[in-house]
Amino acid sequence: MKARFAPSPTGYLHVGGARTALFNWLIVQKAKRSGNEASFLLRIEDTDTERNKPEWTQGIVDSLLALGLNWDEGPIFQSSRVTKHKQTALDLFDANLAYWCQCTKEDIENRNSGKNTVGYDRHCRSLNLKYETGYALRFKVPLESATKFHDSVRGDVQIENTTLEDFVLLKGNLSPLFVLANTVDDMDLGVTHVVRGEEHLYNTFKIILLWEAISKLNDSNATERRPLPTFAHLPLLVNEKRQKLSKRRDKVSVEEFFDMGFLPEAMLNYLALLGWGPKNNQEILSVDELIDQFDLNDVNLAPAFFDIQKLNHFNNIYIRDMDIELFRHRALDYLKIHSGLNLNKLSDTDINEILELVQPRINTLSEIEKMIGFFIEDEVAIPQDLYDKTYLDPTNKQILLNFKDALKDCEFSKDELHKVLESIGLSFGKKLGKSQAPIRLALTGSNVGPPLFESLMILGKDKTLARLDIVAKTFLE
RNA sequence: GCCCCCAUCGUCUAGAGGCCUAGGACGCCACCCUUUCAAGGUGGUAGCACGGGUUCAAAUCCCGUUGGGGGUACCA
Repeated sequence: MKARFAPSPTGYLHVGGARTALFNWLIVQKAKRSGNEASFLLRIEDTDTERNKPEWTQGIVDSLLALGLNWDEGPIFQSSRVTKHKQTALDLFDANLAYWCQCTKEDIENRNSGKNTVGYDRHCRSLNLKYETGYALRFKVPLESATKFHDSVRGDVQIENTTLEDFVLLKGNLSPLFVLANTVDDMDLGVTHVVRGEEHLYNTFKIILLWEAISKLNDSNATERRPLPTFAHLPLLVNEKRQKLSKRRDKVSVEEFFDMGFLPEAMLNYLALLGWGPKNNQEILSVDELIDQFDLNDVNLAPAFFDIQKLNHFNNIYIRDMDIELFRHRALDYLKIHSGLNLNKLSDTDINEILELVQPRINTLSEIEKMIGFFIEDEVAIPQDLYDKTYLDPTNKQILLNFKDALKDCEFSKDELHKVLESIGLSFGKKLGKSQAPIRLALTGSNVGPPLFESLMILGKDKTLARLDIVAKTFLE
């Protein structure tokens, strides 16, 4: 079997495309696992020269690789095959299965206006026109009977052929259009499984008719008479308004999610659960388990909303469960590119300890920066509202002052400081949870963050005292 | 308009006629734990769109209604 992912490089890889790629990839891996010959093909559909840009191709390739969706064949560029596309179209004309059309867009619109019809009216179908510059080649859709196929996720679908328009194969400049190029390539490249978004359902009827027509062309050529692939149309991914995710309207590129500090493995896992779920309801699945359990027949039919909150949850789990060494590596890589922190100011040991403290308390890698900034910055800024909330309470002031004094003589160790602060707090009737607040704020500029005493150890006695001093002085004003 | 597709908590889903008083997860709320936060624990919130059939029995099958989506390009 052979499945393919066939994006057009008109933008970043978006989450819907990534899921399509994933499902294709999964069925290929599954086939391989059960000992069948199977191949995953990457084909770049760059026939729309006006909208395609080479840099998008690179972005798509990078994103796929980051997700671990490696391919066995390709990337094949559709643009490299236009000669073949054209020739096939011309052959169809010779076989009287296609015709030249002189109608402009305006002609068609004019004829349709006032009437309740849309689309091409087969005006030139019976005109037997010879080619002239600017003419488009249209496919002669058979006007009798219906076209039907079995969709692996949707079951049997069909359409009356008369409701299909005579679609264009070659544009006026003779460049091939999607349906033609797609069909010819899937045929030539031996694609057996076409898994794509539901927006292509309607195209599939055209593709089937075209496939059959091309098959009839060269009856002597066995390679042209390939059986139709198995089709599967996945439910669309929609935004909160329940509309198809669009690159223009919605921020949905996987690259962007990586920039926001989401892990590819979390993304992959989450994507798999959009439109599909394993029988046992398990949500966190390894790639291996995914391959094992995934089945196109179990894919849902209704559109799915891409919920970043749930992605967040998945990301949190993947970060927490990550081997600490791997986490350090990934976090550092991320921070180097996406943060303004000067990590050189910290020793390697400190960085290691800090990241260990941070790992269990973040959802995305982007949260690290604001959580550890106080280790690096020379001075911490205390937001006014937090200052007021904390230090307008005289008890908190006193706790800070007492702690500062106690610090001078006591042993500067995690356990000792813990004991000291706890007893100071208790003398004011406050539990440690409460009494650490004024200290935390003075040292970190925030009321939340990594564990306090561990942080103090990394900060060191001098900085700790200095920061407490700064706040203490403000009490005198 | 026409064609096609779809319909279980707010969201993602489990559910293939009796196991459903509909299960899990995210979110939200409460409590517990706790060195703040996070994590964890316990409990709670909330759903089979509606109406007809079929059947001893329907979330599950059929029809209709309503609602949603996709397509309707010399884009892909």
